[in-house]
Amino acid sequence: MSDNLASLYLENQLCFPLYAASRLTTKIYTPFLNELDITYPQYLVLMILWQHPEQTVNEIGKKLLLESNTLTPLLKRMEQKDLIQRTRSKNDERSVVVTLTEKGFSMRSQALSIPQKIAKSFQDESISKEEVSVFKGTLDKLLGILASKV
Amino acid sequence: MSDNLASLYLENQLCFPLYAASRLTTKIYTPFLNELDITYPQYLVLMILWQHPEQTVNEIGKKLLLESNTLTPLLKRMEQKDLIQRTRSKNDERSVVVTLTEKGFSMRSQALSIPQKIAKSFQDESISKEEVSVFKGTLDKLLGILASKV
DNA sequence: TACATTTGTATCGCGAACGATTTAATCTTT
DNA sequence: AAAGATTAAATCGTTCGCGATACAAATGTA
Repeated sequence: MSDNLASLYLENQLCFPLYAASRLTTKIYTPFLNELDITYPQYLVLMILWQHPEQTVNEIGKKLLLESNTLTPLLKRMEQKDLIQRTRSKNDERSVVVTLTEKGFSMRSQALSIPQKIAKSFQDESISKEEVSVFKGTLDKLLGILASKV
Repeated sequence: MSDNLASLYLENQLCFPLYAASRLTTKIYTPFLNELDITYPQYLVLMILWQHPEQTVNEIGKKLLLESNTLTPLLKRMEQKDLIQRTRSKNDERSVVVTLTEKGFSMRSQALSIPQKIAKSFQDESISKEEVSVFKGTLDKLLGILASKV
């Protein structure tokens, strides 16, 4: 009975800390990304493109788990900043191919220092590297489960 | 060198799965919350108030790690739906006290079944309860670290 | 008592997220 | 080849999240 009520306590939930941690980590990125004049989701798109510099909206969406109604305006903003180009595919005119511009590509060198800086923010004497590593393992597994259910 | 570039790969990052898992869990909540005609952040506010049915905007913000520029419009929407009341405190007229309405209070009984349903979505043969429990422990610890740094 | 500072909310503008719907292109089936 | 189904983007409307800013009430201080 009281167990039942306790299930509605914030501190007993898994989803709230996930939600809050996500917001706070984005917040930690913000000052570094501000220097590059990009947002966190825009940074994710750039990371995707730095690995494969030519991908369709669909492919980007599958990797980031985002749909076109989110990506299209996001990519348009990136195009306005001259980070990417958007062109209809000639093979299949339904698809839009996103490619990096010179500016978008060269931004990678400026971004190289970011992961280290972020890692420092996560560092703390109360948490070991092993614990973070195990955590990431479970998180990736969990994300896989969630992605398969949505 | 290649280590350096690899640090910018999506699959090596901790923040992306955190961000994606947060969005997907919210998505899993959505159909259940739609039945109650509330959103996930609104559900969080209700959970806070079910524990202590009278709290200031400030207190709610500290628990959810949200600021007034997010909470004020959110609470106003909840007021419009007759879930809560907002009144200026008499002790300190700068503060706004949020209280549950009858409707907001009675919604708890309908919400009681949600945590179980969500737990089922997280259940999977590839992940044990112990692993989830360890995961939540690290997540809470991590959230504490992040909250102290922001 | 004056004046400065802090605190608690609120307003504004922008960039996501996302459900629902639309449009156009391509594929399938007959 | 025409009709119908599927797919890829885009559009629209609502709700968050948050930086910057405003403002009044409360508090601290000379």
